[in-house]
Amino acid sequence: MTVKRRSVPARQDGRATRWAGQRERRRREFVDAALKAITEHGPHVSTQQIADRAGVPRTRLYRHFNGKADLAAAIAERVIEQVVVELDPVWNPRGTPMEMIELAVRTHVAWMAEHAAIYQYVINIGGEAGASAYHDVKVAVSGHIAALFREYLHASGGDTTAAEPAAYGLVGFVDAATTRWLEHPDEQTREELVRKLVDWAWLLISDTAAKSGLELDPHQRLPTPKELRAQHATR
Amino acid sequence: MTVKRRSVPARQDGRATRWAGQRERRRREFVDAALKAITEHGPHVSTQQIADRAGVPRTRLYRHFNGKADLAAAIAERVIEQVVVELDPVWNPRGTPMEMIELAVRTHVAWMAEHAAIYQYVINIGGEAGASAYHDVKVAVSGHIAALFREYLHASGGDTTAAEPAAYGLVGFVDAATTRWLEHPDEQTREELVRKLVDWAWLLISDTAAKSGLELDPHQRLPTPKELRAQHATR
DNA sequence: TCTAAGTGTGACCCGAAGTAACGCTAACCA
DNA sequence: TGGTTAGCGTTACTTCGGGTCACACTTAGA
Repeated sequence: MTVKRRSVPARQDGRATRWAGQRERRRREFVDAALKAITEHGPHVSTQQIADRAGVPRTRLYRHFNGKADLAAAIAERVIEQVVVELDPVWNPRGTPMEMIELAVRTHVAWMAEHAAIYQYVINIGGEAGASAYHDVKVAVSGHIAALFREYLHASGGDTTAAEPAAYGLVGFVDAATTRWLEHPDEQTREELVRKLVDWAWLLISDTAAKSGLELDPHQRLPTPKELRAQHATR
Repeated sequence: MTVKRRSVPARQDGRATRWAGQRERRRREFVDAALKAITEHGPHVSTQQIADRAGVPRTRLYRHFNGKADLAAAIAERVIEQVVVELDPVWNPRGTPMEMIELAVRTHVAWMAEHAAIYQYVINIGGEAGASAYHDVKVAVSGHIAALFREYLHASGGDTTAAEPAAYGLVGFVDAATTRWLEHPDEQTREELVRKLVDWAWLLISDTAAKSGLELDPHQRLPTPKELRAQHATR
């Protein structure tokens, strides 16, 4: 029996369309509440504490999240969104290499110092709850930096296999050094720490670039990969 | 009333002395079993799985450990013992700076590659179980390296506040870069990774040393701090 | 024969995550 | 106006892993 098929329904049931986007809205609200609960109670926050903060019964969380792991993943996504925005001048290079490095290091140290509980949640506890690797903040940030490195190494004919270890390593470096500093803040000021980290990062980046024939000036605007390719071709 | 006091009991009850050292023996056995259970079941090993491996009822564990956190601490201590032994040529400097750096990097990468579950347990899960910071393997290793850096920086009149961030940062660097490599082992060989890590570590160490007036030769035996102090005094 | 210290067994408790049924509310539709 | 749709709060319940405890047993020593 032939049924006439419409590409779209003529008119939809208002009882259904009334709730359009509700799931997404609720998930955002619960993530907002979760971030506050983590800040208030620490990274070992319970689902009960998150629900209390959201003003709903705990069982309601399971209507919008497929378990605590799903919620942890959503929290990590939110943090990634924020960090990616803050580091836009690094992904879409603007300014000098030194300015970009300084922004990246400061942003990382700031996140660790000013959002300690949230940072620890997404880096450790959230991961333990089972969030997939692609939600991991460290991996996201390191991946972005690695992509930038690879692009420049490739444009100057260098060894692109250095991109990943350098990027991941640098993020790990800043992370570990800052963790230590947060546990012993009297050893030096935050500015002194940042200064050292920036210097070391520059040292490593400039040396890696030099090895691929790319002489970077720390205080001159970073050339675009296109400019580099043109420059590399004329040798 | 005066009581005659003996410095030691004349003769001890054999029923008590029979069990001397038993608690320590049992703890070592249970840690041995735990390491095997972690290797077999992964870092999220349960106390039931550890007890099964030890061949005892689960409740027996609580007679020798003050909870899972205490067991995790004992496991971390065991790993620290082994790593500290393997890195003795670094703590008690023998050989050239390059040889020492290479040994440290290789040992770290080997631990991560060949004892993945144990490494992940002591770095993450074990920590989460509540083990005190001083049992943390990373802190232990980084602390050793920092002490070595501080000693040399001090002997050459340099800025000793660079010791901690450099040491902790370098361990974090190798850790993060190797974690990435383990997830994508086809990007380069382990040898290529190690080579890069050693080069970067040398770069950073030599630059930090140079800034404090200490010119290191990567392939000459590392001078002792005493030799450095004598050398520094004659300037 | 009694005692000391360790042992295995089994029962039980607790907290946290997760599931499900039920009745309610508000808006929409025929 | 009554029925329907979708989300909501309440309550009860299950599962799991960590942790505690009492009891009987074993072995050696006094």
